[in-house]
Amino acid sequence: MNQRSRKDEIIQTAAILFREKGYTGSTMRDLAHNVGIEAASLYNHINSKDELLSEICIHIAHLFTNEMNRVKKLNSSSVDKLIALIDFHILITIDHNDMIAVTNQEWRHLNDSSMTGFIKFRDQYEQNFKAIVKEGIDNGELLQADPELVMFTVLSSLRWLQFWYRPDRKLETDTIRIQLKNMLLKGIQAHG
Amino acid sequence: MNQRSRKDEIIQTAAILFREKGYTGSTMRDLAHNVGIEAASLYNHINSKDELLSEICIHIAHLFTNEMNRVKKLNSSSVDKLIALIDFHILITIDHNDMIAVTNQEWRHLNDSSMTGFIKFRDQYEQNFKAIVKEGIDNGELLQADPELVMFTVLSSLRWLQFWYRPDRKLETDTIRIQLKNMLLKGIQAHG
DNA sequence: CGCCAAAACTAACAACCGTTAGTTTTTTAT
DNA sequence: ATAAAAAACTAACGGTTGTTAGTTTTGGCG
Repeated sequence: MNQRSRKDEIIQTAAILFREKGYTGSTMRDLAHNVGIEAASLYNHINSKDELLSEICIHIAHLFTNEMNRVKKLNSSSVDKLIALIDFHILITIDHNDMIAVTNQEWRHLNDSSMTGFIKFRDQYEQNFKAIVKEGIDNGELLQADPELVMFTVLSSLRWLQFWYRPDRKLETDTIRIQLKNMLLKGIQAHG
Repeated sequence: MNQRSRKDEIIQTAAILFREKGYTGSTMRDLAHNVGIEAASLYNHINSKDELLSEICIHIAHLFTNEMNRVKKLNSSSVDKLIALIDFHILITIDHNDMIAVTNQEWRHLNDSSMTGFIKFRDQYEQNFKAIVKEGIDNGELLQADPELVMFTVLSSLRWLQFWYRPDRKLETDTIRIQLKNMLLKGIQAHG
């Protein structure tokens, strides 16, 4: 077991624990027990409890940023760009279920320096998202509305997926995706 | 200052604190300091830290249950019932901003007995909500869709209001309500 | 086999937690 | 004004927290 994969195992276990009990409600002894070692042994692999939460949130932030940069460059309609983003939210909820939940619920417990970086990421993502919505409104693809309100509504609608998803529901994913996309777009797309 | 209003002040201060630092991240000493007394003095008014969270969540649960019971008896269309519920969510987000945020984010830290009661409340609310949606689908007011998915999407969309609302935005409330209702209904209402 | 680093262990520290006990101050009612 | 009740205080308890120091065990390589 090399150091990297052991560290990854600890972070993944931490994500499951943080999700269930919250960051401040989770203890290093509890985490160590779930990994199968003593609390002090964790520090052969990580530097602090802070670091665990940071790695989780920053990792997720990077995934979203990368996807946003890809979508921005896409040569397609605003609606198709939004669909791509919605699909990515669904995909990442399935592939990184616990980390997404932790990021959404526990990011405000990040230490100061990580918090600053995380908020910068998030603001940029939201700004890009709004820009796509605005572009769609301006060219008539989307109904007239406040871009920020549209963004918040769409992103919030996608957030409940983290509660819905369980591994045994992987097969229902396609049905959910189609219904969810329809619901969101029929609400914001012109001449729906 | 009689006992009731002092206790209410403590609970309200706790709501603000729990919202900012989370339930497990908040300390009784911190709470006491915000109230302006010593930690031990809190126990002249409350029985435990547990109780604070319970009172907040149960209070909010009661408000929603009461409104749901009122709406159920309404002699109006399914869409109008949904609009009434949406308006209530907006109203309560404004009037009980911190308590709503705490209930949404910290309910899973309730002790076992309060948790049981809270989940019962919530399940009942969701069941009633779904029934109204199903009724609307069956009588053609709403587009064909899975009632649970519709419910989750609507309720999640309303949740971001807790982040948007600040006292200085009270005047924008009407604009938000109209736009939000339009967005949600145009997405689920037939022949929108 | 023997070496060395990685990774586990035990033990403990200093700080902080919710809460209680016992006492003093403040408020209320007669 | 005074007695009773309410609400504040100081001090401390037993337990838990993240983390460190120092030691032992494990596993891969010559």
